[in-house]
Amino acid sequence: MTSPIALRGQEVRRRLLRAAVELIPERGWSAVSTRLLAERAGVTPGVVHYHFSSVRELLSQAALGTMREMLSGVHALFEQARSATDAVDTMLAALEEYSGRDPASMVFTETYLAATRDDDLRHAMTEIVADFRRRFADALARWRVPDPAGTAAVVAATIDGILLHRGLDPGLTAASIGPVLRRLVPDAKTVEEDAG
Amino acid sequence: MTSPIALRGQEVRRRLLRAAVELIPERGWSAVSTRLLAERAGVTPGVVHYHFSSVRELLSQAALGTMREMLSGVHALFEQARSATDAVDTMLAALEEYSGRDPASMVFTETYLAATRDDDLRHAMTEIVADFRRRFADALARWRVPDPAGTAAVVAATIDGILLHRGLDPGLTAASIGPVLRRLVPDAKTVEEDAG
DNA sequence: GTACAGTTTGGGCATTCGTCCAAGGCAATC
DNA sequence: GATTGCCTTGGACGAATGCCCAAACTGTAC
Repeated sequence: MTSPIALRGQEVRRRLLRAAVELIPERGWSAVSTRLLAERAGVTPGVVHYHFSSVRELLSQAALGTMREMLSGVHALFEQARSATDAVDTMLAALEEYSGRDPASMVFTETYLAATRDDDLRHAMTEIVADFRRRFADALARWRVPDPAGTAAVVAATIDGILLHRGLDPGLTAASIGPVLRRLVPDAKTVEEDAG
Repeated sequence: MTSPIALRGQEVRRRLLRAAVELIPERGWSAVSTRLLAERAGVTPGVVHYHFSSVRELLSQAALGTMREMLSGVHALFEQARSATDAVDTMLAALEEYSGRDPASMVFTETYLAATRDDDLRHAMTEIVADFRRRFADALARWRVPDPAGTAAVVAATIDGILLHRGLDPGLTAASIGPVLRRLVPDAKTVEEDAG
């Protein structure tokens, strides 16, 4: 089961998943093909359907894996934050690494759309997003932010929206949206310093 | 130029554009094909490349047209609103008509993604979104909302994000997000009534 | 050595893709 | 009638699609 050649198979499997994560943003979910994946992973086309039952299956596993991985990093940020505004700031700082046109952020949006056409994918993704919102809401509740569930839902949606818009307008930086977003999490003494 | 047969040509052209708006959400941007468009529009495949130079061109024109049309409706709402919260409420009410899995809202997201892979499309779309944000920011400035440009940017992104998430969670209604979103546009006397 | 399980190869299958084009249809002008 | 312009037809082209499979390969166990 852990024979050297079985291990090499696992490695090829991983390479295919990585190729999928690269190609989904590059070409668009429905334009990622068997041969494209094989070429990017450095294998022959036949091997794709050996490791995965279908291209659809490969794309779903790749996308869900990346999303879970990325969000688990964000979860860690919640635990360390000392206040609601601190949490939002930290999250904005983390968000700064994504341009809206990079693989990571585009995989999210592509998967949202693919999920509307694939029941299995939608259910898996619903769970991931719900889990994220639940954790975020719990953190907000700890800091006595009013309506934590609603706030978490809006902030989560805003983050994805920002990524979407940033692809068109790179000027949408944390610095420009931070002051506005902080209004969503009214701390005891949140000061408005905006220009106006 | 306005001969009966030329008019019928225009009508076919319109039908093709409408078919594109339907199929982009149904199949995904990169999976809309010549024959699919022709069938949905009730014409032969050949006619597609008579009216449009390419499928890409047809999809772009269809998507940009719908977006301009929808946003012009929202622009009208700004003019009638009597306060910032009023504007947000009206916009939320309008947003309520879109489930996140209907053609109209999905065309937006699909086009955002397609725009990252098509320079012409991206430039056209950048202009549309910038125009929307500019009008919105102007309205917010009139009502003395602090940082109108930043607020408009965030609200615009949030709207798209809400649509994206609503496809997964239909419980994301105006009623549940309204109170939170209103925090973004601090009127003189905005009252927090959230449960907590 | 032989047997074996896991992996890879390379080509084959029917189907679909975007685009093009010669031929035909139709209504108005001469 | 013939001619002109716009639109439509139906089929063709090479290329790409997802999926499949017999055969070859690779390293381990006997």
